[in-house]
Amino acid sequence: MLSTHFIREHQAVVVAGLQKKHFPDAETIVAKIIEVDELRRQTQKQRDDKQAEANALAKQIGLLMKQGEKAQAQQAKVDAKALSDEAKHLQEKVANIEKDLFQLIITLPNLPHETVPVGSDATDNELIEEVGTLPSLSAEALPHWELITKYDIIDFETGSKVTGTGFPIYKGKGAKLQRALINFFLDEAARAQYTEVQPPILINKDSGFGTGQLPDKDGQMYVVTEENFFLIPTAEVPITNMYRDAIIETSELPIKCVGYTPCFRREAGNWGADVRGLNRLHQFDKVEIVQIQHPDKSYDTLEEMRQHVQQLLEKLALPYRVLKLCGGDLSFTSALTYDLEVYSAAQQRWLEVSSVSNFESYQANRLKLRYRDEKKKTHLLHTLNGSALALPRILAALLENNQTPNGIEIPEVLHAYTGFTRID
RNA sequence: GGUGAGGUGCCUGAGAGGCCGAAAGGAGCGGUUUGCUAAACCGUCGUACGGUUAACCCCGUACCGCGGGUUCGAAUCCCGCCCUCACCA
Repeated sequence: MLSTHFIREHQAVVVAGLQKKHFPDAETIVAKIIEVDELRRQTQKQRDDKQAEANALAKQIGLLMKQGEKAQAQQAKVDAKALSDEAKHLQEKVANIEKDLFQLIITLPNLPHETVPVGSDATDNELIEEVGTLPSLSAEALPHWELITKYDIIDFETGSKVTGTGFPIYKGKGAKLQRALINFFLDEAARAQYTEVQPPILINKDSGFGTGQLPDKDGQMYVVTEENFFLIPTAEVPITNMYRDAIIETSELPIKCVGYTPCFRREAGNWGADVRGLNRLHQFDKVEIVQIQHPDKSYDTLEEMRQHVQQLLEKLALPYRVLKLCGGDLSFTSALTYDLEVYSAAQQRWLEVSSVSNFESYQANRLKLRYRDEKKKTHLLHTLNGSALALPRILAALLENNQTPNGIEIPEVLHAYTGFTRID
């Protein structure tokens, strides 16, 4: 979330940023926040002063008692009681105002970086680069949802019997290929100095809030009601939350973690066109890279992370393009996001396989994740993450683009991981 | 799930209604000194919000797992919850 300080001091910048993100009524809400914050400070001052009086008198009473001035002490007690009641009343007022202020502030999304293109939806995203040549397939080429049945490597129907729609079962070479991709992605991240972690895949409310899934995307997560846990929609949540409420020494930056986890998404309301086969699932596998970085360096880090993901796609020989999301398409918490899309030849469309984002201090402020500068003052850090990579659509593209009359050719980098070179 | 012990600053750990934002030691940081690695000594050493300030300083308030309560006054007493450890199941 945005910090009150920042909103107070950069009102115009905040309003402009929110408008670029197509946030409605930006001006009104920001004005309201500043007004409530003003009230909060006033009331806190009153509370603090009153409490200071009460504390001073309480100290007096202690001394009077020691000196045996019982009568005086009794009188002071009556006065102290009145002061402390007033302070308590003011404290309640402060608490309520803070609650109001908090409710207002968490409705605000992050501000877009200055280089984010203006625009309202995906059609306004800026094409940064396009790499590789689009394969031309024969007329008999099949989409992946037919290939998986033909070679019996992914079974949606049995998965639907076991759980429900969108929970496929990977079998035989299909399962091995999944495992190969995961290991390949993890090994590549390790080479890039990421520390591998295996986090829990259930998280609590505080973690959901920390990275911004709660309360914004409440309905998109599966809930374990008995324990009040949520199934993670991405490893970003548990990994970033490892550093909730922490002050990191500058010498330890950047923190780089990678984790493989299954991801769970209800996708409520997202089940429209173009979601056949592996294009949209309720459970899928993903390798996620996360970095925590000094604010001065976070945009260099963002580029570095993007390069890391691009290099994975190149090693897999998949044609892809990079988009910089426009204001209207940017997620709630992100300041700048690159989407990487792989071309699926049989579907003749681009599939999003990775999102690499800089959240600047938006998550860090919720997480209370800070560093100390040379003067020992604390400041918020920047958090970043990216999929490196999400499996299903990579798999879809691999199957479709690499199909031949003799079967599906496995990219060379994976041979050592799969133990086979072709699915037939 | 049950019983017992416990949760205090970066770490170890004392404090058991006012003298406590909190002893002591260690680590860290700054300095002095001794002809190396190292040791000794001195100083410093939490966070958040608010006030004040150009800034530093300074001042106020809150925080001893979390949330309530008792009291003029709570790390300390009471209640609820969470977590850790040990044993039992």
